[in-house]
Amino acid sequence: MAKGTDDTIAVRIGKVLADRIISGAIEPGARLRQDHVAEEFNTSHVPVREAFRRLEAQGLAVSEPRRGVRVAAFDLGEVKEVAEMRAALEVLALRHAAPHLTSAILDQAEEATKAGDKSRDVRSWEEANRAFHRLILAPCGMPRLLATIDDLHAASARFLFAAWRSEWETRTDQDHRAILSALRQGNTESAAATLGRHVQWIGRKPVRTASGATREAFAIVG
Amino acid sequence: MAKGTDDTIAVRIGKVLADRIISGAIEPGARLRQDHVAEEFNTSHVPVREAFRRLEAQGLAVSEPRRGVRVAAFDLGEVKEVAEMRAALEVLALRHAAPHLTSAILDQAEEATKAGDKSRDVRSWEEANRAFHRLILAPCGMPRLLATIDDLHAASARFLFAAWRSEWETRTDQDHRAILSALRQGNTESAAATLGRHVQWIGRKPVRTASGATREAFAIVG
DNA sequence: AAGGCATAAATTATCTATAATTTTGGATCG
DNA sequence: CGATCCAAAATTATAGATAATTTATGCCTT
Repeated sequence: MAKGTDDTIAVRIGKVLADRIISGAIEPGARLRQDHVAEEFNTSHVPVREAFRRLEAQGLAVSEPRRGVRVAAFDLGEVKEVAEMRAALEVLALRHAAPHLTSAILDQAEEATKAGDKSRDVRSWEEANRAFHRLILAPCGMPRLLATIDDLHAASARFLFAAWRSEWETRTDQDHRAILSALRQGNTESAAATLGRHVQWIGRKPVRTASGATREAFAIVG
Repeated sequence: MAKGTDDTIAVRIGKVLADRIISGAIEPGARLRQDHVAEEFNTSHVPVREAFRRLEAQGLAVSEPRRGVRVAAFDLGEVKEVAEMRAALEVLALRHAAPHLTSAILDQAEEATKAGDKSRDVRSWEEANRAFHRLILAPCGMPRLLATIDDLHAASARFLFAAWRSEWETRTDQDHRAILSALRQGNTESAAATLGRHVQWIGRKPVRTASGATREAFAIVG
């Protein structure tokens, strides 16, 4: 995988921080102090500030003027919101991508599904899942739409990791298979309908809180 | 209108530049040189760069590392793309907003429609149109969705100004009225369907190019 | 509590280095 | 002899580092 060694320091910092926020390595609400980050990356704070702006735009951080920036919090409402946005936009993308889907692409997507089914941890499952969605949507050729969907996927992954950080039991994705089979038959509408339902399926799971009690955690699983 | 005197210089610069790009005061493809902007606003280049990052996220500027940033270009494809995204997302927002719409809000929306019908120039028409959409969608209570829609509105306005910069003939918006009447009757589905069609209506108009020839210009008019 | 001082952190300014673009001088070819 | 192309230097612009300033905040005193 290209490590992007040629892009700017600000971009590099942004990617690393995004990954940490998504994976849950930094907690929601945690403060991001610019000179701490600057020190860690052996830079000044100037590129750090630019990275913060990018995170802000992705919805991963929130900044209050003169008071610093903190990792964005999220609640069940936002999980639902992201799920519905993904449903609306991914269905749109799929409708435009469908005419350009080749069997080669669909085969790759099937591989991604299989990889997901074999995953023993959330991280690799998420990676495979994202690959599946990207493969079938990319041929729509709508860059702005794809960029927005990507940001929503990042948010989804965040919710997922928050709920399933430690334990993850293998699950086989029937929806992905149904979508692929509909696409192979040229039944775009059926594929779109299934996709729309698929990304709105919200998994719930009890997790132990810091105080020892258990609460329900929610995440988009698709 | 709140001038936002308390937000950071970077934010202020970002707003001014965004307005210029949207209004067409700066041409698509034009380079944005950081120290020129810095000089104009009597600041250093640091807040300017942060403003650039914000513009980039909004899709109003594109930046190549070490080569500077330029105003984003756009073509008919992007006009269509934005129209379809707006249709998908505004319909979603309306479905959630509908249960929370009060007659007071609908009256305000009707006022906005009237103001639009009376507008003698694109700028004030656009303002009224945006107010209408925002009024009926805001009660959905989905901040991320609304923020995304806002960015798409900015893009729409850009297309509109590019095509209708000089001449603008008064037009009465039947769609807005149909949407309002459906909403007043509690017929959300009909309102949503009309809204979906409404924002995908793309106006076309011949404009004179720099070389003297005429070409077709396209814009979302809704 | 209310107010003021001290500390810490964010924002912006100034300065430096490095990369990119333009210009210019020369050489080669028609 | 003129034009064109290439190369190297000079200019310009971006990116980043360091320094200064402003703003918020916590603590202490009254």
